[in-house]
Amino acid sequence: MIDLPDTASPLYEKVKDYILINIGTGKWGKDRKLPSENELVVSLGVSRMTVHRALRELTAAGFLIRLQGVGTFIAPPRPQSTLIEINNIAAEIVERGNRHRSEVLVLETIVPTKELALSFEFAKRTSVYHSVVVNFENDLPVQLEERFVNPGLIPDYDKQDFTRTATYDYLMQKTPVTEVEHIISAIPADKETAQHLGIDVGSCCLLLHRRTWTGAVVATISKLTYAGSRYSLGSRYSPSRAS
Amino acid sequence: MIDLPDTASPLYEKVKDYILINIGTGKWGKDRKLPSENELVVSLGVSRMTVHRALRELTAAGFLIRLQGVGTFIAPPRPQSTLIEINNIAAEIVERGNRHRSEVLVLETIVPTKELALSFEFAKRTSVYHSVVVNFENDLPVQLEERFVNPGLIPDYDKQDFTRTATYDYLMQKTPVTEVEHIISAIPADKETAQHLGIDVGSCCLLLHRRTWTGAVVATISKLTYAGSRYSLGSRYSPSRAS
DNA sequence: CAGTGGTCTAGACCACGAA
DNA sequence: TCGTGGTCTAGACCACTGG
Repeated sequence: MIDLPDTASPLYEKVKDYILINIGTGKWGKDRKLPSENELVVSLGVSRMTVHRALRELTAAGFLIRLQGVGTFIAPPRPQSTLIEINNIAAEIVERGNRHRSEVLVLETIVPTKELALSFEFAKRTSVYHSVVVNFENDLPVQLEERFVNPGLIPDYDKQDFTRTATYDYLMQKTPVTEVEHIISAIPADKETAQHLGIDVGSCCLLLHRRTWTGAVVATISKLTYAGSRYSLGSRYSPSRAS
Repeated sequence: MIDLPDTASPLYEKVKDYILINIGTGKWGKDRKLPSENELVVSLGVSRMTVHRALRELTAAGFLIRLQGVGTFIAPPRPQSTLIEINNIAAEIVERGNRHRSEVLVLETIVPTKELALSFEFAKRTSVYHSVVVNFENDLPVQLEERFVNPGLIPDYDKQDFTRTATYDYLMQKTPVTEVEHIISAIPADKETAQHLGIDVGSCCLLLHRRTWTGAVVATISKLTYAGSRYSLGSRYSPSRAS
């Protein structure tokens, strides 16, 4: 019998979170098949209607695929959506026909500052992964990428070779993103940023601050700095009636 | 007792159809209030869970608004979506509990430059409306707003008093937006911008360039400049996996 | 207080797919 | 045939709103 968190949210939301986290941590392994509704009823101690609602909503949201008479499976990786893709810089660069290269400046495990722990919505100061990477487009540095990563959801982040795989790709592969927050601002480059991006101190940069969630859990916190003169963020989309 | 169609679809789908049709034909008239769940249970002869599911799904799809303890209502025409609303600066300011004020610097009709005509995808150099407005939050200038407006879609734009109505509101009221393009960059303030925003020349600004379409026709082109130190653009949303 | 929507359960029947 | 997901019911308790 598995315990669900004792929060105020409805049971079916807890079940959804439980499932999302277990998708993220790879619990349902190689064939990506979930336990049946009846098994979840027993192991979670909730009624089948509740399990069913959780599974139905995750299916509607695209995380699962269900086949009557067969079972429930984790959906294949994510098609990108408007706001997400502004962040897969490696893919963007390649798509423009240019050459992409990364340089890893930092890749470590740290104990977060109080403020950072707060951003992660951690109760305790659990340690997190920390990386700093510079992304180049044709040998011109365009983006400075600092990330803090929740090791509970994305294990072994510190053991990857991010000159070969983009951080973005590793993260996407490891855990599904259910929510994204972006804050965009314009700031002058400080000395360190200027040095890494090869621009003058004080020149304009775009700062994209971003948090991603898997269920109710913060998965990553990223600070992406773009050389203002070399980069803009674009998006085009059709507003739909559905929220 | 009302009869639902005798098709193969699930009951809750029939209930949804029944409700949608009655929204369309205006059956729930001027206050746009639907019967309660229990009333529908009686009049349709189905269980409350089934009625509830139909109502919940229509709510998720944006057709209904439900208030616990109050009732179920037909949703107002066009709910705003994430990317749109980052532009309704007047509403944002008021929502934060601050005072909003606009100053109209320019409101005129011009013949577009070749480049501008190209952005509008005009074949000929049809004249367009042009406005420049400064938006204040508590008497502090936060946004410089330059717009070019297609007079074919938004008539009499040049005759409005934009110290009373926000440009955004007038545009939204006049034409539905079917597509939006955003390009965000960071630039140093030029002399004129610096003066209008009350900042130093060369200090960092966020530049949001935006085009909106109504069908295949470009409706507006806007250039929104934010004082970098006073403003950031934020968004939070749940990616739907639907492409 | 009564009425609303929000959630949850236990149990039932069905359609489908694989062995 | 058996296990899967899909639907539906009757009844219950809760939180919230309004008078």
